[in-house]
Amino acid sequence: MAEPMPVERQRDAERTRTEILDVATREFADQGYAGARVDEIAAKTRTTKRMIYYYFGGKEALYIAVLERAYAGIRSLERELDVEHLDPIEAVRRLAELTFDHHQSHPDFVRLVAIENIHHAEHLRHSAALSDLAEPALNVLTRILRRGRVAGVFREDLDALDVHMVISAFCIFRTANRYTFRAIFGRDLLDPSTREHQRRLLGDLVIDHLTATSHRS
Amino acid sequence: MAEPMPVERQRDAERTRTEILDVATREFADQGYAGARVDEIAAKTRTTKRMIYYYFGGKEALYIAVLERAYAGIRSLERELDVEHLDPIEAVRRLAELTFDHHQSHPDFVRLVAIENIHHAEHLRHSAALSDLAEPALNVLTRILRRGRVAGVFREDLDALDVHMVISAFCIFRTANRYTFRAIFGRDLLDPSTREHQRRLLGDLVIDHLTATSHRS
Amino acid sequence: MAEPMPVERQRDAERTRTEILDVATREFADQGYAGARVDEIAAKTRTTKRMIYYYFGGKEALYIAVLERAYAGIRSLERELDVEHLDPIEAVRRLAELTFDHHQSHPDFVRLVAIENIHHAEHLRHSAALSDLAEPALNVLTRILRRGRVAGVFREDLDALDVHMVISAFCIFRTANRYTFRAIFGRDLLDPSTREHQRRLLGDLVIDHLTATSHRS
Amino acid sequence: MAEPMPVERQRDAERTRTEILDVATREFADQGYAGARVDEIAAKTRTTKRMIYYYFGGKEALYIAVLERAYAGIRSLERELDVEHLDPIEAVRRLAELTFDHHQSHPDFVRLVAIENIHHAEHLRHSAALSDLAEPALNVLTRILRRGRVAGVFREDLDALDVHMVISAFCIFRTANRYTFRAIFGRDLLDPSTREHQRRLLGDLVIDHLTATSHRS
DNA sequence: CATGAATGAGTTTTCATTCAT
DNA sequence: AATGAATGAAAACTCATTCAT
Repeated sequence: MAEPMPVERQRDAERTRTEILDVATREFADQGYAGARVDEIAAKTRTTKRMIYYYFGGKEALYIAVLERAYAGIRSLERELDVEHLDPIEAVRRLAELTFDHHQSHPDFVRLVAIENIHHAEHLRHSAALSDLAEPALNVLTRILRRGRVAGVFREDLDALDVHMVISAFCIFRTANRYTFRAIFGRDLLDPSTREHQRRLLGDLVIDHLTATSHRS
Repeated sequence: MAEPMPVERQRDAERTRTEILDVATREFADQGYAGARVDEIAAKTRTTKRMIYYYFGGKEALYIAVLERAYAGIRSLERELDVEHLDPIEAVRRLAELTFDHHQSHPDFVRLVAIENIHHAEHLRHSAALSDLAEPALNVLTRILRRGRVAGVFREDLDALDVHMVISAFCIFRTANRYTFRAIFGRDLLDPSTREHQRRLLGDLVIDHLTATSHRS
Repeated sequence: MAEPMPVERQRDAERTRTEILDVATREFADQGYAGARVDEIAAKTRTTKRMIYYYFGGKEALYIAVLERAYAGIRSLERELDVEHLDPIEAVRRLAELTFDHHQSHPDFVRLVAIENIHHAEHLRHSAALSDLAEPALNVLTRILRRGRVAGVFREDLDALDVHMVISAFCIFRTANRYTFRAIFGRDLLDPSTREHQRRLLGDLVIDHLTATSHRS
Repeated sequence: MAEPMPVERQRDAERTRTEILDVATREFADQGYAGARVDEIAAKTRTTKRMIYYYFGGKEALYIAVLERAYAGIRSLERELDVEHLDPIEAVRRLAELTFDHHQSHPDFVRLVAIENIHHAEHLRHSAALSDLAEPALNVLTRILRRGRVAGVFREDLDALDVHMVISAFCIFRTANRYTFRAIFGRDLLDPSTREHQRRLLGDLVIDHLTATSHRS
């Protein structure tokens, strides 16, 4: 008569998995792949090191799982963005701010990207779950630029990927280079008091370029 | 029986030191601090592992020496820059291109900066040899911006550090995020064929912003 | 609501037990006792690892069950052998061929014997189910040799166990040392094309010895 | 003035290496590859586990080194054998006894061969140091058989590799199957009191076959 | 009878560093 | 100034077994 409760158990399992991923994300983002310790990750969890191997198979597999989940966040964000109803200039600013806000609130993601680059993006390259990351990001931007050109407010010679790169570079720099920047210039790029200024700076920077008509040397 | 020739010896010692630093720079830049192996560095040298300890004291001290030498390069570069005779717009473009060219030709430096950020810049912060990095970079830019404002070609509300950050973000991104960018978008940011386009893009981006007058939302 | 059908169930249980034994036989024979993995055995079964513990109790108990079943095969074979009606020479050849054919068609048995020897036959020694293995094998041979001596075709100084050992050594070697022999001499002892030749070789070898009269050094 | 003593040091290193090999041979022969423990091997040595990795690189590499040294013994033995001056029958007996004596006094070698077969001889196959094992063993035997045929004392239809196999099978069986044989038949094949009997039995067995002329069924 | 989750104890391997000469 | 041998501590990983349902 006793009712089996597989749901409960499975939910626990899922919770355990998620908890491991959460802790591992923090550790990898904070120490790098080689610097992170499986023991340390386990210790910060309610389970044991053995569970990491049970659920993920090993350190590298765990790192990949962390990476995939981190990228899943920004991809879904880009997919949900709706700027078709805005005028091109506003749309571009909104898109830039979306990236700005995401990276602002997901420093671990930015740091993981930096770490992944140290490893020549070998995990990203081989992850089936991480193909098609380009599409959502570029589609929206391409459409906005076209609308802007048609409306005569944007320059003709624009490349969507260039624009995307400028936005990314700006947003990633704040987090990825926060510490050296602060050590050298004494300014914390993530200081809340300058956040709005920077957010506007990014939008201005991009729009000034898209709408510029002269000064070509 | 002949007295040892100290000059010769010293020269050899210096050469060994330099060789170790060269190899270590490559290894740290390529594998990160935790990922680099003292054994591996020694193996790629004509001397032995023992020499690393002899000359530098340990892995961390070696890493700091690598970092200090890498930063020395860009500092001396900035000091030698002479743009006082150029008009403000040209001067800004020249400054941006200087950074662009340096980072282009010193990918190891850029990667070391990324790695140092993963470690919260703790080595940079504590290195006496690496204080005063801010001054040369900012002094020049500050003077240019002032000249531009006085001449009426630049906006009034500009902050030199903001401008510096934009230039840095752009130049660092190309190298630091090369691999993930290529994995996702299929474009190699360091491809020689697009180098000139990007160099110009950076200059345009900055100048468009400095000279923009409208579009503020 | 219906009563569970015990017969059906038992049949299923028996089938599960047999399936586990089959898989375990292959795994132990192929990897050795220490090399075999309970996880792997379970994975190659339609049931789960838990069932192995349920049915057998543990890895060692499973191994013993495998061993006992494997030996059961050869014992029953020897019991069914009927060579009383053959002349002694033919009877010996038939007996040798029986072993030859059995070992040929039961490589797992031969490998398990090799593995059991690595473990000093401790399981065989302690298994109640595996006592009395000697009797059937030796009884038949002893009677044949006696008949041969009485008939004047076999030498007087023969020991049944010596003869048995020679037959075993030959038959076991083909399977047990197949891989090193092939690696060194390039000949696969289990190649079907040489099977008949070897079968005859074994018979000749034994009979030549049993009937030899001279050449004693 | 202090004289460097690299010879001393090197000798110590060689001694350490040899000691590790000795202990490892015993352990692998006794427990199998998977069953042997690196910790245990180290513990039975005057050095530490770390040294095993320093000298050999890992468990598998150590096993291969053990295997190569064990095979080196029998190869050099076969090379030194000189039976050209003996008549064919005596020469064959001498050859058989050489194998008999070697396997008698090197049970670890025989057990390693059994273990290597469990692993499908993958290490033997890939070891460059262990190619050309066939040649010395077969050359001698081939020449003896030819001389015997020419002299009219050996049969015409003999294959050297068949004869070698019979000798090997007999000699290996005594050690490799010692434990199961004793468990089943109560006779220790390595009991010193039966050694001479078995040695003669092997010689007789082979010679009876080589010189037999009838009984072909 | 059946099962997915969990785990302690052990096993291999790695790495920066130091010793003895 | 130089070096091959050595090493302790820690890190990754594995495996048979048991728990809770």
